[in-house]
Amino acid sequence: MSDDLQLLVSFFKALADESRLRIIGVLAAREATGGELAALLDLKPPTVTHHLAKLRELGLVARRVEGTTHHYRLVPERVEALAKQVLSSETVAATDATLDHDAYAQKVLRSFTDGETILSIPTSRRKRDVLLAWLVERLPEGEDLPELALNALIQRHHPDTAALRRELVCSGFLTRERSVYRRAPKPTDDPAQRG
Amino acid sequence: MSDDLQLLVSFFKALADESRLRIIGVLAAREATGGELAALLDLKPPTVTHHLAKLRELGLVARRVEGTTHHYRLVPERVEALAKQVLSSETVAATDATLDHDAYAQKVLRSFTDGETILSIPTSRRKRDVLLAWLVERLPEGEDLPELALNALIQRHHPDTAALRRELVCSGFLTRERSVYRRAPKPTDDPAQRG
DNA sequence: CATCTAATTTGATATATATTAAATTAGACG
DNA sequence: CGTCTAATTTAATATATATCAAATTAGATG
Repeated sequence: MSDDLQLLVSFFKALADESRLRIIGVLAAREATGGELAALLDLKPPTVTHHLAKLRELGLVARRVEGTTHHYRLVPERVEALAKQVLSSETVAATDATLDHDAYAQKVLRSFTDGETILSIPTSRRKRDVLLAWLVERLPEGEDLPELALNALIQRHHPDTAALRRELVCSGFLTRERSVYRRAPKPTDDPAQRG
Repeated sequence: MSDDLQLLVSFFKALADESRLRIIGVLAAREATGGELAALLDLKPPTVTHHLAKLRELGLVARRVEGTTHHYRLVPERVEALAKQVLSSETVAATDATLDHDAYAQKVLRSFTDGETILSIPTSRRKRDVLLAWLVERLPEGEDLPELALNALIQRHHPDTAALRRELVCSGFLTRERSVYRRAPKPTDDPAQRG
């Protein structure tokens, strides 16, 4: 997992607890000792220690020790810095390094091919499209392909040449003019474009 | 718990999970179906459903059903609205309705008085101060108090008048000039002021 | 209608963590 | 030093929830 994503998760986890939010609420107004927080929030001291440890881990809260008494205060700069960082990441994306945009296609191809030949043709439109996109990549680009030549090429991957040829045209991967076939130009990488 | 605080907790909980953040990461770029998300994030469909349900609960994600296929998309307005609301509350305060700022004092007083008489005098400086503040409230304000009169008043609450009188002066609750005592003006409500 | 697919629901399991009692640490004070 | 206090650490428990297999639902398709 990316460090960025990890930080995001930690930040949200730190704030995803009622007791900790209430502690922050108190500390936003003023410094307080552990005992005060316990009394104010009606929690036992160990509970307060536990939560303060989590908040200190992220640097959201700082401690000043004075004898046996520990004074806690919010670190507003840190809160603000994290909040800012989070807002910039949030909608934009933990996306980048984290995921493989072709994972779905790869998964489909692993199920329906052995890398070279087609084991079976998926019934599902979505999966079939993945397979056809894979197949068309194995045909020469920019060449006129008479039906017999095309059949021979498809035959290398699957015996049912007629069905696959029809599907390739139907789904827009091939064009046909006067019984001569040709690879269609790719529209876009965005799968949302093909319905 | 206040609704405001409850919403805050829900919001942070919704985002305090790696899988959900990654889902949001994908949906920030484009719409996706459940199966795609499962393949992209390497999770099983039930897991994806589970997380999407949580995100939809808060309105962060919306669903469009098309046959047996469910398309999910982020609701950026909702994300932004919540983020804005959260930032305004965050440092400022879940404080208000949630806590009783006198809780600590009340707790101390319940332990060391029966409401009128002092059961015992706390050794702890902090607690003793709470008790002395309570005691001084029971003395007349703006009056000169000769030592004997003061003793009589203190006597109503505890027999050890000498000790309490000394503490009241020492902690600044009373002033003494030429053996005549008087309530000191309150400095501030902030307990941090007295140390 | 039988079948296939996408998604959800259900049920089970495992992990995380909030809470607190009990024990421990460490400073203050006489 | 012994005691008192504030806080922490430890250990135990309870609750929440992330995950996924199995069963179920509902639409599409032949």
